[in-house]
Amino acid sequence: MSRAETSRRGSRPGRAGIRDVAAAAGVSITTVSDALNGKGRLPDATRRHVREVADRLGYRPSAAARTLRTGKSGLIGLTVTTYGDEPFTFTEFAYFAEMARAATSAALARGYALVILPATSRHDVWSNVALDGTVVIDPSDHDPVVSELVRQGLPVVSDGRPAGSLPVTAWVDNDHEAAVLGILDHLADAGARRIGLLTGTTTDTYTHLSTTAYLRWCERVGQDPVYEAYPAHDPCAGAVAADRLLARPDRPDAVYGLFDPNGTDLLAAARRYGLRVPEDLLLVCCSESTVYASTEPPITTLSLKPRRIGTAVIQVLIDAIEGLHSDQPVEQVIPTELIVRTSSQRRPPRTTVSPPRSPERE
Amino acid sequence: MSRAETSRRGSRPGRAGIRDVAAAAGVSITTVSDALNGKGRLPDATRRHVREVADRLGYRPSAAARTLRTGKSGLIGLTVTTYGDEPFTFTEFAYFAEMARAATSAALARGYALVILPATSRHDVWSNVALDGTVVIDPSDHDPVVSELVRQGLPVVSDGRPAGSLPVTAWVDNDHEAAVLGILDHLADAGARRIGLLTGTTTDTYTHLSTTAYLRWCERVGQDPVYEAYPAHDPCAGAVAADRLLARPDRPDAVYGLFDPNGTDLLAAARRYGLRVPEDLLLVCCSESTVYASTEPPITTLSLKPRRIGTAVIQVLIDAIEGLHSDQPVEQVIPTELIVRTSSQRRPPRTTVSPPRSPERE
DNA sequence: CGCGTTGACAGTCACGTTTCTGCATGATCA
DNA sequence: TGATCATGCAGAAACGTGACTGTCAACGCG
Repeated sequence: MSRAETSRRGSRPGRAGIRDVAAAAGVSITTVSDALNGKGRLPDATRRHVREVADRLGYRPSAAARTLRTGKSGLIGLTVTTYGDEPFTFTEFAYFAEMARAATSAALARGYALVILPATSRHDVWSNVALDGTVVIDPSDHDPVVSELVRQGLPVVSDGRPAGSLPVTAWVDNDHEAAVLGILDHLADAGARRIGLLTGTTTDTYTHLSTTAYLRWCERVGQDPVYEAYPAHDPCAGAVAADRLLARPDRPDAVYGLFDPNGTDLLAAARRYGLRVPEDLLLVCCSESTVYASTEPPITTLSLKPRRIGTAVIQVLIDAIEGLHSDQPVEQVIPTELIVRTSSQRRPPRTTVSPPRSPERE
Repeated sequence: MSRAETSRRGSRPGRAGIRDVAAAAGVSITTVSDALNGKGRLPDATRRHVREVADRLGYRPSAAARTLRTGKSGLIGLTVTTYGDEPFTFTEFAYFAEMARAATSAALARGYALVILPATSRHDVWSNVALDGTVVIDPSDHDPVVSELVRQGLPVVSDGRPAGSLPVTAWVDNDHEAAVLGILDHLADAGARRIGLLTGTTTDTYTHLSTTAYLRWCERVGQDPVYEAYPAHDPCAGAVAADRLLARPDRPDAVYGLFDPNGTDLLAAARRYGLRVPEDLLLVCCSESTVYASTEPPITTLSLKPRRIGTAVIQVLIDAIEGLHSDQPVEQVIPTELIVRTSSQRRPPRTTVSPPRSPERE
């Protein structure tokens, strides 16, 4: 009787606790826990009986209590560096969306869920959620949040090489230098004499590595660098920079744009100056968007394979969380893919009538 | 001595508990809790002292313990209906991204964080995370997850009118019927004689309401409906459907596309058939993407205002969680915005040279 | 001077699990 | 037949926090 009273005192009458299940099944709490978690040594009959009673009562174990007891929450933080007030970065939006999607999927398959946690958030929100580990996208030089997390002993895996001496557990990234060099060679092969670059003013490693690779390539082949840099988080500045690049007296006859919207911006600017693509201007931009398959003309894009990156990041992180000695290296490089379309080929492949675009799956 | 031993037994040596703070500050656990949470009656001197000691030890209260004790986790689930294996829906991608971004921001401002939880996920993942409430984007007819959550007493707010008798706590949506009617009138005003529709085969309320509004409009003005429906989650099917729509013998002279990629698909199809936009074909599509500002020609789009919706959904949900009697109605309608560009105007506004696009901020 | 009041803290229980230890009971074996 | 052992389960101790209750001194007041 006092037992029933005790169990009734619990938080919500709607939620049944493990005690209620134990009482209803006529067994002890231990037996219920063991039966539901597949532990201990119980005959199958008892196991089935307990499970059935639990189902009948609609019993759901309290995640908070389990987390408190086991120290594992099954939650992984997902952080993106922010540039303005918004918690996500504006640019590379399709990239982020794809990457987050793959990461969510991969985490889910291993029983984890993702928590969106902007880097700018106040400390109290960060400490208010129990995390088993964190994914950081493009961390800035000396991210205080990352240091704090590492100091607490949490595994942190970053998408993108950490700048400076950021003490992340592991990272996954593309070989951005090789990608840029590949594109420049591709454009040169297509007949480009002077290749321009549309780049960013931010200090992240992606922008930095890509730009220096471009500069070194220029030096090697003896071309004067022709580039415009703009704050990548401002969608308006990109259009202006594209226009400026094509308005220069030393106008390039080929351009590579580092950011997603650069393709349409450059295309619009080319039209304004009466430049035909690809006859007068070769175009490539880094993007995950499928719209470039059906622009006029279709634009060659560099895919950073965000799905592979998102998946890899999660696998490495969960391996670290669960203490598995992964045979994967803690620094993983994912290859990029150049999707060649009309905009970077002087001789259009077959016909100017583009067929309905293909699925373009991974 | 046994005290020190006890406190040392705690999980990780790196993490200090409230006991360690109490011991180091020479006060009791109660005093530490009260001092840090601003409760009880303590002199400011003690409060400051405790806070300082806590900072020095790098004390972070355990989120799990706090959640267990208070029953509040500060976590909000974010669910999207899924069509394939992937946890997000492919279509309306920019919409989802913007909406999620605004929701994250709004939740953060009130001290909550968002957990990404696909509707298809197994039950165990759902019950493994302690949620204070859930946001559901475009729930399907009889979503079992939603019913389960409501049965547990959790507040559930949906983005989009719930279909059928889904027992959500509240919902936020656009007036899709009014939006479609407005677009059709807009196109008719621009001189359209036969307006076609590119719609989806899915059963969500957005597709349903929009399509019936179109059919009723056709009936009212005495036009034969001309539409193609395709599975909206398939990016390839959209291009095919756009092509089929323009290949019909009763080819429309204006088209409204319900989904984000329809604009570029229709534009590509129009080029294949030698149709000039807007002279031979008027075009409008529903999209949040800024690429339509710099296509050739720029395409008129309908914005569903995902930022306003995401913010509203979170506000309503958190009000419900915290038991605030919101003076807002539990059913909130957010107005849409038609961004008129060249593709839906028979007389181009001023010049065919489009200036760099404007920020287009909310 | 005695009594109620108030400030400033300390002790202790409870949140709902998991898990370690331990006690019966029947089976096995020397 | 008595000692050993595996089996099936119960009890109770944590996990770290928040909140209630209790204690002790100082103080004002009749």
